[in-house]
Amino acid sequence: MAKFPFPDKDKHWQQFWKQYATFRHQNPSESSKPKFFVMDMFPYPSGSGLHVGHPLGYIATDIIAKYRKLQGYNVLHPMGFDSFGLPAENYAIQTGTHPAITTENNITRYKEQLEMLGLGYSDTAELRTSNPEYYRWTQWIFLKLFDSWYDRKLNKARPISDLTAHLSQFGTQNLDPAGGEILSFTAESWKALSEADQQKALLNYRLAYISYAPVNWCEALGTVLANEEVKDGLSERGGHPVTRIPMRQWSLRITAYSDRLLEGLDSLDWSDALKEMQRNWIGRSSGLEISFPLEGRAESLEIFTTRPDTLFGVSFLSVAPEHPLAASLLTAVQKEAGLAYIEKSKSRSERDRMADTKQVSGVFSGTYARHPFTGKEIPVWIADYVLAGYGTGAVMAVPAHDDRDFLFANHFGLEKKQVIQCPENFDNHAAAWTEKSGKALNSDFLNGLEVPAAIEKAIVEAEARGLGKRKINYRFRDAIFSRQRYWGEPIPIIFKGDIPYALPESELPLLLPEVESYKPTGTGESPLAAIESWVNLPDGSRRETNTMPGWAGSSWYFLRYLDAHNSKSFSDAEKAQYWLNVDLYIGGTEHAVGHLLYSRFWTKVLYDLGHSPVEEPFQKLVNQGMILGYRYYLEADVDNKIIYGLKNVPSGKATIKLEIPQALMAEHASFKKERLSELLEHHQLNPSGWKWEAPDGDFVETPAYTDKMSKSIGNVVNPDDMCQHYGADTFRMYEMFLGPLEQYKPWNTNGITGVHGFLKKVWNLLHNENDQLILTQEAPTKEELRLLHTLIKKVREDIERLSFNTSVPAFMVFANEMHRLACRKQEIWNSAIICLAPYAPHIAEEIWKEMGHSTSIFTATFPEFQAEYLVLDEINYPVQINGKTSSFTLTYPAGMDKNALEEAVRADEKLGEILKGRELKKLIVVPGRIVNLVLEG
RNA sequence: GCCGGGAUGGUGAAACUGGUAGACACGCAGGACUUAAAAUCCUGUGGCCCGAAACGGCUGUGCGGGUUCGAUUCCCGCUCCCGGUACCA
Repeated sequence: MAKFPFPDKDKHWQQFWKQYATFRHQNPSESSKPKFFVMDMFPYPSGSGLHVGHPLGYIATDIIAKYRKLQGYNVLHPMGFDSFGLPAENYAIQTGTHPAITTENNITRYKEQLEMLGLGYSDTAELRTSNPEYYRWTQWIFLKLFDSWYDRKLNKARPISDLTAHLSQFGTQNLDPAGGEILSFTAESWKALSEADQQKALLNYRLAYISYAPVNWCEALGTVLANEEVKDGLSERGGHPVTRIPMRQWSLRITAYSDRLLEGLDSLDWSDALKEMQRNWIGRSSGLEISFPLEGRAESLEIFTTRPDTLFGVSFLSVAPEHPLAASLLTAVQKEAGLAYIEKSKSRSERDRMADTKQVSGVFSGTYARHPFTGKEIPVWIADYVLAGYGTGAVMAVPAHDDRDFLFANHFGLEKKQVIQCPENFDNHAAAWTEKSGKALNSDFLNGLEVPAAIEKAIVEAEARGLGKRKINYRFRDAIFSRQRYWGEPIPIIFKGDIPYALPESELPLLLPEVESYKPTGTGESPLAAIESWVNLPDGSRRETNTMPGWAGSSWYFLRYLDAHNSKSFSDAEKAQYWLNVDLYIGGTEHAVGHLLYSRFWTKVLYDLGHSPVEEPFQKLVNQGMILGYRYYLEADVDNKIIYGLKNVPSGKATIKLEIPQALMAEHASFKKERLSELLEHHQLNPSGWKWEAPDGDFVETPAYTDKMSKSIGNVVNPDDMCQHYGADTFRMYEMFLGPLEQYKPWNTNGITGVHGFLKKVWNLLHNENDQLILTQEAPTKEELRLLHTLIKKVREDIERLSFNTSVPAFMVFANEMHRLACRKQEIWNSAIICLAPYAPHIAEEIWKEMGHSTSIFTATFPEFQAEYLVLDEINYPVQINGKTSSFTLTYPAGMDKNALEEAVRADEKLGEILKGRELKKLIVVPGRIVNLVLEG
C-alpha cells in the first residue's frame, strides 16, 4: 500500500507558496480579471496563540479565496494584526517588557500557525495597526474627523473651513450642523469673537471633539480601567473598588450618522440578527417632545414620549434625580425628603440602580405642572427609573398604559386613567395595557382613533397649538475616543492653553515615545503624561497625552489592505475604486455593535470627504460560530454531614458538582474517583479526612457542558497538535465538516479520523505500492462523468452559498464511488483534484505535481468553475394528481428540451425498465438525479 | 420583558423552491486479512412488527392543531434551549 505522505509534505508546499508568492494579489493595473476581496476580522495577537476555534472563519475565507482563484478571479485575501491593546500593556507593567516586543513575538507565533494551516494570504497586503507606517494614517483620519463637521442640511460631513466661511459670511443663519449645544451668531458677532472663542465654538461641531465623560477610575491602582477590566464594580486585577469619575475625553460624533447608519443596513447582505442588533443599538424612536408648564414658575418641563396618543391619561410627571431642575422643583415641605433622595441616587452606582429595577422608588417634589391640553394639575415626581441621559430626562407617566408607570402608581397610590380601549378579557387593574392597538377614549379630539392614527393626530395637534414638536430620539451615544493608556496610537493634537489644535500633517506619524515606566501615573493620565520632554513643546503648548482606543486601527484597515505600503496616501484611489467594497467579510458576532458600527461610520465620513469610493465597507458579512470546548463535571449524591463546607445544603442527601479538567475524562474510572476525593478536599468540603464513598461506590458523569475555549478553563484544543498528527488538510476539512459555519458547536476530535480516512482513500486509490501515481488515459464512462459533474456542481453550489460542511460529504461519496469503480482515469481525477484543492491544498498540489505540472495548481483556471458551465433551465411540468392539475418545476441543462430529457430518463437502463409502457405522470429531476417520479397505476 | 435564532437516530449532522427523511461521518455490532495487534477493506445500523429469507407492513423530524394529493419545510397556538438587549418613556 502506498504511504500517505502527510503531514510530512505540508511544510514543503507552504514553503513553495511562500517562495512563489502564489496567493499574492495583483494590482488593478496588472490585471484585467474580475476582482474578489475577501477578508477575516483580523486577530489581536494574544500570548496564548491560536486554538482550534480561531481558524474556523480563516479556513472558510481561504477556501472561497482559493476557489475564486481557480475560477479566474484576481483575489485579495489579506491578513493583518490588530496589534495595539491592553494585554501587551498589562504584561509590560508586570514585566517591563516593551509591548512592541511582546506583540512582535506573538505575531511571529500567529504567522507560524496560520502558515501551518495552509492559509494563503497576499503577502504584500499584510499590516499591523501598531506599525508607525500604519498608524500614521489612523492619525491622519483622526485629523480629518477633527477638521470636519456634519451638515444636516446636505446630510454629509464637510470640512471645517466650509463652516467658518459660512459663519463669517452669514453667521449661523441657514446652518444646521450636528453639534452639542445650539449656538447662534450673526456674521458680525462671529467675526468679533477672539480666536480662542471661535475655536471653542467650532469644537461644538467637530466630528472629533472634547467632552467630559465618566471613566472607570480605580484609586488603588491609580489608573483608569476599560470596561472589560471591571468585574462587579471591582478591578479585575486585585479586586479594588472602582468608581465613575468624569474626565476629559475625545469623542467622535457618530450620532450625526444615526440615520445613515440605520438606512445603510437595508442594502447590506448581513444576517437579520446582526442588522437587528445594530438597529437596537442605535435605538431610534420617534415621538413627541412637549412641554408641561410648571405651576407658579416661568419654566416648563420638557418631556419626550413615543405614545402621545395617551396624553390624556397622564397622571403625573417623573424627572430623573440628575435632571437639572430636580432640586429646584422641591417645595419647602418636600425639600428634606427630596434632597435626601437625590443624594441617595447619586451615591448609588449605575450597577446598583440596574440591579434592583424591580424596586420602585421616588419622591413627590411638591410642584405641579399643568396639562398642556386640559390645563389640569399634574403632580411632578422625582424617580430614578427615569434616565437623565435619554430624551429630556423627564417623562409623562401614564399608569394605565405603561408597565413602569403602572408599578409606580400602584406603589404610591396614584391615579390610573384608561385612555385606550383594551380587550374585554383584559384585566386593567392587574396590569397596564401596553399594546399599540385599540381605540382612544376619554381623550378629547383623539376619541375613536386607532392608536397609530391617534399618535399622529396628537403630534400634529401639539405642533399646531405650539405646545410641542415631533422628535426623534436615539439611544445611541457618541463614541468616546480616548484611553488613558500607553499602548495605542498617540492623538495628534496640541493644546495651546485649553484649545486643541491639529498637529500639521507633515509631522505625522506622531510616534509613540519610549517611556521609562508603563505603570499608570497615578493621576489618571496616560504614562505619556510623565514624559515632560515629549509633552511640553518649545512654544509652551502641550501635547495630548491620551491615546486612541483599540477600535481606531480596526475601523479602516480594509482600506489599507489594498495599498499597504503606500507612503503618500492612506490608500490609492484607483485601487480603492477597483477593490471596494469587500465582497465577503467573516468574523465573530462579538463585534456586532462595536467594530462593525465604527468602521461603517468611518467609511461614511471618508466617503463624504471624498476619500472613499464606497459608503459601506462590507457588502456581505457572515458571522462564524464559535467552536466551544467541553467542561466536564462529576456529580454525586453525598451525605450533608460531610459537606458542611457548602452553604445551603438541604437536609439528607445533597448533590455536589465539581468541575474536572478535560484530560481527566480519558482516565480510568478508579483514578477519576480518587481524583474526585482530592478535589473535594481541595475545595475544603471534606476537612475531616473522609474518604469518598458513594452508595453504589460510583459517581455520575454529567453530560458535558460546553463553553468558550479559554486557557483558564483548560479546555483548549490546539491546532498545532491536530496538524502535526493528521496534517493541515485533514484539519481544514474536519473544521468545515463539523457543521454549518454560523453555528456554535463543540470541538470533538473523535470524528476527525473519518475525514482523514477519506483523504487517505483518495491517495491510496491513485498510488501504487511504490508511491507512484497511477493514472490511465482511458476514456471515462458515462457513470464516471456523471459522478464527476455531480461533484463539481455540488462544490460550486456549496461554496457559492458558503455551505462548506455539505461539500465534504460530496467528496466522500465521490471517493467511495471511484473506489468502487476502481477509477484511476486522468480525465476524471484531473478535475476532481481541482475541486478538492480549496479544501485540501497540500494534497492537491502534491498530486498535481505528480501529474506533471511544474506550477502551482492555483495558477490554473478551471473552466468548470466558471459561470457559464452547467447553466440550468427550468420548465413547468403540468401533472394530474387525483384529477387536479399541479405544476412542477423541471430543471435541466440548458439546450435540452423536455422531450429529450424525458427521452434521456427513459434511456436510463433501470428507469427504462420501469417506465416501459407506462405513462409518466410526474417527474422532478435535477441534473444527474431523479428526485421524484410518479407513474400511473 | 422585548428582539433574533433554533429543536431531526446513540452522536455531529444532510435534505437548496413543499416532493423517497436521516446523505456523509463518528460510535456500535458482525465479518475479511493477521500468530496477534495496529492499519486497511466489507456488511449491518431510527423505532416497532411479520418472516427461514427475499420481500413487506406500521410508525417516525420538540408538543397540539391547520393548509395541501403530499409538510423537517408553509400557517396558528404551546414547551424548551441558545444569542443579543433591557427602567430608552
